[in-house]
Amino acid sequence: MRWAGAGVINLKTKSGGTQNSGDLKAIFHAKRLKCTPQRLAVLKVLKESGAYLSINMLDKKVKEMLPGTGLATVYRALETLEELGLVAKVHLEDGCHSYAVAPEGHMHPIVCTECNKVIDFAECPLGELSEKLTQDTGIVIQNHFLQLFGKCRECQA
Amino acid sequence: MRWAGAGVINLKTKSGGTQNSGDLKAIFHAKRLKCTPQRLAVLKVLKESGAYLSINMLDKKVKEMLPGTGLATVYRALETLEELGLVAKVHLEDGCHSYAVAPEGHMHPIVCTECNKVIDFAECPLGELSEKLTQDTGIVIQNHFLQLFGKCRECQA
DNA sequence: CTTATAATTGAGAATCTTTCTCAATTGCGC
DNA sequence: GCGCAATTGAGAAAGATTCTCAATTATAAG
Ligand SMILES: [Zn+2]
Ligand SMILES: [Zn+2]
Ligand SMILES: [Zn+2]
Ligand SMILES: [Zn+2]
Repeated sequence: MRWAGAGVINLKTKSGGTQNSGDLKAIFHAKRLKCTPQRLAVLKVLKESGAYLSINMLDKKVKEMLPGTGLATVYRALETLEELGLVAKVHLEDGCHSYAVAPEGHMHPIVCTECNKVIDFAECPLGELSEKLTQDTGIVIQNHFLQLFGKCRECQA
Repeated sequence: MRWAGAGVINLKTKSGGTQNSGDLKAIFHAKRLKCTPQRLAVLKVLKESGAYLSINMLDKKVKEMLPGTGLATVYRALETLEELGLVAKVHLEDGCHSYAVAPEGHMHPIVCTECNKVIDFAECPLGELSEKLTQDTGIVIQNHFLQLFGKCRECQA
């Protein structure tokens, strides 16, 4: 787990994606996975949406982009893309989970409770705290999960 | 949402529960809910375990404590207990969720990835950060979800 | 550009998980 | 104790996820 640099809040929306298809191909091939249109479609739908999407919404949108794609394939694509670190689960307050494009580097999402938009922020406050906890208590912190919920500017009207 | 006091790390295991049955009755009655043996059993199982438990494990243990209890009732009891703030969802790394006794006050769990034990800590680093985010970006932070994963001392042998 | 091969896919079945329905029961205020 | 609304158990129903397997396809090699 990489820690973000010092104090500057670093907000980043994901719409302006940086990977080109060549990068993606390399990422797949590095793990001997095929770069299939179905997998690319799932990722593209998430990128274009800029928000978190439930499996069913994803299935719907993927079928629009690539008719014939099966639901099971959407599940399998998400599993693969998550392993590759390209998408991330978003746990919602009601206990369900959805998916969003994974941020680059160590970031945590701010999820808009109105429009479902996902904005990442980089100031992770947990590096120092984790070390302190380990020193003080002997518990070895291996990982953490953090999400913020709120209202984006557009949704405050 | 209440913020924890200043910098002291405040660890607390939940095994030594502080509510007596009178307190509990009052909590239920304040919302016109019945204090039923099934609901108490679900809570007791969680308290005695001191760890997070999946629905199925809960169902199994509740049936041992109170034979005849139905699975649907376990689901309903968890829903109720969560509304009352007595139990809390724990999101696991694989995307599933389980339940644990809710901590008192504003705390976040450290979940042991070996033995499933849940230890709460009180130094929430997010109050200040949330305000800063709101000031700097205009996004109103309403809530957050934080969990740490690690290895407890016993499990490091 | 073929060809061989292993990975992937679609469709539906199978399996879980969660919610509903409804008659019977039960906690609780009086 | 009585009355009644809240709760429960059991099973059905609905939803979510995983499996199976034959057909397809991306890829590397030639
Ligand atoms: Zn919004
Ligand atoms: Zn972090
Ligand atoms: Zn442990
Ligand atoms: Zn907090």
